[in-house]
Amino acid sequence: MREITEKFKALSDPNRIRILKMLQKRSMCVCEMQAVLQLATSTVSKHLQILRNAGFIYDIKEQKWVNYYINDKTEDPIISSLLSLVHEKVSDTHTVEMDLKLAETLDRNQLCSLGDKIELEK
Amino acid sequence: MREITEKFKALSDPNRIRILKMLQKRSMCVCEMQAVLQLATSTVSKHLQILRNAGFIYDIKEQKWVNYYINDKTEDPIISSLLSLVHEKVSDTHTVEMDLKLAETLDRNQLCSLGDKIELEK
DNA sequence: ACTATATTTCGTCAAATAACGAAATGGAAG
DNA sequence: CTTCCATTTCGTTATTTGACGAAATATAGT
Repeated sequence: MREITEKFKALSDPNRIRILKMLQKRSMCVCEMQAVLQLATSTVSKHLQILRNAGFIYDIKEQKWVNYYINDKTEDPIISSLLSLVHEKVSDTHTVEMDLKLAETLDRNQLCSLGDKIELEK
Repeated sequence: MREITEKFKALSDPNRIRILKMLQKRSMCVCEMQAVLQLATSTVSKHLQILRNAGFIYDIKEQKWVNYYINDKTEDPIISSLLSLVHEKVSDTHTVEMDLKLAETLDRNQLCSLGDKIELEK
């Protein structure tokens, strides 16, 4: 029972829906998502952990970064149904549109260190 | 955005899933559900309010009782997808099986007053 | 009108959640 | 092997949640 409700709970936060919608466009590292969501890095990491534990995403360490991916090929029918539902039926809210546009412009090689610099200059 | 997450949040509690599964078998009044779930009546009422506000169920006052129904004919595609998902893919957990069996045996004309008597005798 | 009963609303409490910054981890690059 | 940097883990705080019982509301039968 908790197995099922855990999945719904994972989808019950706006920032986690935003993460899934972005990952359905392309894989991303934590600092890219952080730049879009404008949350503390630790907060983003926590959201990713919740989505991962529920089965919606997985991660692969590559070079300096941890890349996150949508778990498209899962065998769990509930996960795949919910991912389709989010993909097809949760669309074109203003926030999601903006996120996807912003995500296109990101350069991860500049992002994290640049982000820090911007913060410091203020 | 909140519109969407509200629906997932409504499904993120075990007792609310149990309620939906029961209502997918047949409509029920609050005291019948209370008898199955073994929660305070006020707690059951709160869960029903959450499911109703999210769009999963509706209620009709009939005689002494308030009967709750699954909102099958909704035009909201997310609600209908999620109701199908709960109906088809969330099945045969032990708890749900027991609930449905117990729900069959209930007689609402004896139930609420009898329930009170049992409580008082302790 | 009065009483019984079914349900909702209110106030409260303990536990869970989402957020942050600081400290820890772990891999890559010097 | 030490430094750097992306990420995770930890500790704290404010808010939300799920539970309860008591009080309020509504409806049916007397």
